[in-house]
Amino acid sequence: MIYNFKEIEQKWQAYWNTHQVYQVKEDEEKPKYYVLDMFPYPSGAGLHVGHPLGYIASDIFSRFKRLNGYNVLHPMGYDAYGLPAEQYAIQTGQHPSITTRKNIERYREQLDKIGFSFDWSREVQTCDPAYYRWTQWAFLQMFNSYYCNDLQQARPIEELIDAFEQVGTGGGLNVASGGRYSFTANEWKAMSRKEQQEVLLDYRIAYLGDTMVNWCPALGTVLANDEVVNGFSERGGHPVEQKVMRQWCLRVSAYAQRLLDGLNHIDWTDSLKETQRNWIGRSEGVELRFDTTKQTSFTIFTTRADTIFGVTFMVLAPESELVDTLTTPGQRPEVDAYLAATKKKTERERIADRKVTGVFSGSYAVNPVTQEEIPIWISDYVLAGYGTGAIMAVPGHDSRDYAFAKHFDLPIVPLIEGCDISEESFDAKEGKMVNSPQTGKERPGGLVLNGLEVKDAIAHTKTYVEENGLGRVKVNYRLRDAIFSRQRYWGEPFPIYYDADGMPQPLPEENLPLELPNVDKFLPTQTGEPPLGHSQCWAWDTIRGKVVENHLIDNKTIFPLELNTMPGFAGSSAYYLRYMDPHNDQALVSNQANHYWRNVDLYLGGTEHATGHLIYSRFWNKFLYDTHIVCEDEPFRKLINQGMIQGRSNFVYRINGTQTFVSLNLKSNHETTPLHVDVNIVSNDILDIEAFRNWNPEYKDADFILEDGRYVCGWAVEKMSKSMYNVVNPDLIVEKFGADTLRLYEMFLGPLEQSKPWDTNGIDGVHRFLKKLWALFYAPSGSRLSKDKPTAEELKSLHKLIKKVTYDIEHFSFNTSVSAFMICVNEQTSFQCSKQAILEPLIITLAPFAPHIAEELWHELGHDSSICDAAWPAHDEAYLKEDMLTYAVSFNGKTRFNITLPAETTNQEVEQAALTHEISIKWMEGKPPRKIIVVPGKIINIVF
RNA sequence: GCUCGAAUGGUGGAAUGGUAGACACGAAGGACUUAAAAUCCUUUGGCCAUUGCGGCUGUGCGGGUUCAAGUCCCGCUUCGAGUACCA
Repeated sequence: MIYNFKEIEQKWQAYWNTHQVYQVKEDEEKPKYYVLDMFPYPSGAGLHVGHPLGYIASDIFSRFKRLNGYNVLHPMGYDAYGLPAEQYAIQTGQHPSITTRKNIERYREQLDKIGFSFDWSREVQTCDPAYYRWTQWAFLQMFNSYYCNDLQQARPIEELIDAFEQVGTGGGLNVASGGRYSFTANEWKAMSRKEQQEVLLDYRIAYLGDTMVNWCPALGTVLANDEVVNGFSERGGHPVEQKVMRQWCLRVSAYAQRLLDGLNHIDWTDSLKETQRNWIGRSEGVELRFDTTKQTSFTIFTTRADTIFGVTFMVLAPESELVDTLTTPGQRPEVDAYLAATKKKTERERIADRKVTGVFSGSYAVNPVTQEEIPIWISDYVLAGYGTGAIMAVPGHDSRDYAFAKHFDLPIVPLIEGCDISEESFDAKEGKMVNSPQTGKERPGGLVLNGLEVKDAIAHTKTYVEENGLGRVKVNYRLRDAIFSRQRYWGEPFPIYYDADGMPQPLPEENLPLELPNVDKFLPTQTGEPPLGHSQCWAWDTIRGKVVENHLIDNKTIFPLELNTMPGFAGSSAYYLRYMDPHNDQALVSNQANHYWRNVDLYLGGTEHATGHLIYSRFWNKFLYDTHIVCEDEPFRKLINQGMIQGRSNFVYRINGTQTFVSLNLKSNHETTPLHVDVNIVSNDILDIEAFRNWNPEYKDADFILEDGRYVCGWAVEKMSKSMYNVVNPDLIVEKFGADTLRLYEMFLGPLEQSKPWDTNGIDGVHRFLKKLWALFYAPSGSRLSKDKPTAEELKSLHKLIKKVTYDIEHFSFNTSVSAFMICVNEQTSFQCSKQAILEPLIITLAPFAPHIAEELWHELGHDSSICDAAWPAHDEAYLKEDMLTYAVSFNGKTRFNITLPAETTNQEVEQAALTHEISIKWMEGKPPRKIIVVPGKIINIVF
């Protein structure tokens, strides 16, 4: 009997399906384990072999956990909202929902062929109203919450309103906000309803705020940085400007410290944690207040308070509100010209050309320590979004300030002993301080830093600043609030309407979901509104609690709805919670389901989400934790990043000006041009010449210069993409070798977390292994199973395997497990007798890797139920004991010979045996050894 | 620039500080076959010796710790990933 993988795989996939083998329910009797893959965006191109890598690994782990008695939740779904479907719709007019549905079907078909143990009854799709109802719901919770810094927790907005009514913003209120308001209780009460609403927006966790965006007036939309080239839109070439726009934002920054602290308690790789730490960008420093010659003062943030004596100018970001107040009439024209020029530049351009630009405001600030007057400049190297949008410039010890000072010929003062600042600034935080001035103008008990190490000088200055009321110690974070609006169609609508005052109002929860209306155009409207403006039914009737036609808007009971939609990360931020309880129409997740499944034990996905999805969903989860919707503070306990699968492109070499192609190793004799050739018509770098002639009509009459009768192609590792003809479709591999071979081979390719090119060259070896395994069960004539008792040797081979594979799966070292299987099957083959008692545990351990063949053989062994319900075998050390141990004997670390001794020989006896050996006696020449090291079963090192 | 990671045969890659190169691919030779495919066996880091069954050398480079280093420490080189006027 031959190994007919096609028949076997279809048979068992159908069996698993009809018996609902992978459906899982909460079961208090069993420990839970939650294994999650990052759900895919269903793109039009379908899956390539890179996608299943992580899915296979997580599937192996899930099946392993299940065999070990865990109740495993292993779901799958689709991140179905996204730009490609919308762009396709703009080009073709086809509605994104149609494209998306088609793509999902294709994905499902491809996934099904690989034999995953997903519980499809829990599938979620982010574009399904029953799903995004809870995305909208969570948004409303954020809208109705503020963040209390003292409690480090989100709280209901009503509590804040109460506080405003009692004490206003005074009374030690410590909450996260945009910091725009300060008022008393009476002032609050005196405000109009609209004013109060406006104030509250500055405190809500989901808020409407003014942020800087790339705005393209001609296209009527916000553009991402990469959609802007040299100040013009990539599509259409229309001018793009920097513009402040009112956008929905999430106050992620309020959670910065908790997001940072949480990293210490989760099992992620150090590099990923480091990436998030950098992204959050905590920096400790001080906020210093500077008075100015214009009767106002402003605050700057610095981590180098110790350099206060080296401040020779101040710089404001062009977008800073201070620019207007601090510009003198004389400098006004020059400043306005500068602002106009910077406004045209995108943030990307600013960074790209790095030319030093700036303009003097005309005003001066007063150094709070020395009372010196220092000029205030405006320059775009200072960012409005970080700190206070203003800095104290210390050209001696900051390279950016240095470049600016050199360009505008401003003074540069060195503050560290022996530093050379003639060519560049001295940025290092080390050395002894000098040059603390003694002008006589200092405050009493003046600040003198001379002689202190930088670190101590910083601490000293901090104390001085606080004691003298010049400012305060402050921690700043780089993490900014997430902009949550998109001027797109294909996303979740906001459950928000605008009242008669134009203020945003939440829809009642019971009216959710607010379904995405149908439109037939996907570009902005004539009046520049987002695509939802095309809908004729996009007004909210507050009486009936439903969507009605636009023309009925009366701003009394019928109001306009929000036209923006939510960004891609909205739907993916809490999907792992929905899998716990996917059909619940009363809650995002029931308490009972959430307390059972708690959080994700193992999360698999790519590193590309390190600063996006993985920050947002941690934030989202922490918010839900604060509001007692979920019981765990962190969503993903352990995270593994699978490496990227790159493409391995193949090349043919055309002799210039001809239709003749020369084989790789002969090409140096000719002038050639390398051309990409479809990797699917190349096998082990040998070109299928017939297939090549048929591949492209252009090559129909191609000639070849062969080596050894074959055409050898060149190769290179590149990104997997259509244009390089190196995309390998998993369906083709399944077709040719079967799903089990694909699964094993993807694991065998190398360490899971490492990026590696897809290279089909080794797949034969893995396929051969499965055939050998098959041959243990079946001779050409029929079954060859024997009920005989296994020998010690056979048992040892088996238990070595179980031990290794158990260890490897727990450590995600799947490539070496595959090798272990190969070794064991080779050994069992050489024993020439197929013992049932050996093969049964063997295929259970193989089942996570190659479930189809394992299931087939499991039934061949006489079992009626699925191998998924078997129990993972334990290895027995007793079988692994050696009778004889071989020692490598070395002199002074150099190996000389081996001796084999019974396993139970004591260390002393081993030493004696080594020393009495003929060669040792010669070597010693009467000298006694200084030291003898015996590593049992490994090595005896004799040191003279 | 900063942060993190990596570097081992022709190739993918193994190796709790303990005989480097497991396992697999490829290659070479052989068996079976009319032939091919499939299958099986042998060899395969380099150099030297192969009727002396062995010797030397070897994990990017230079040092160090250790009886013993691919592995630990210090200093480089190269490559990859992420991030970047963050004060």
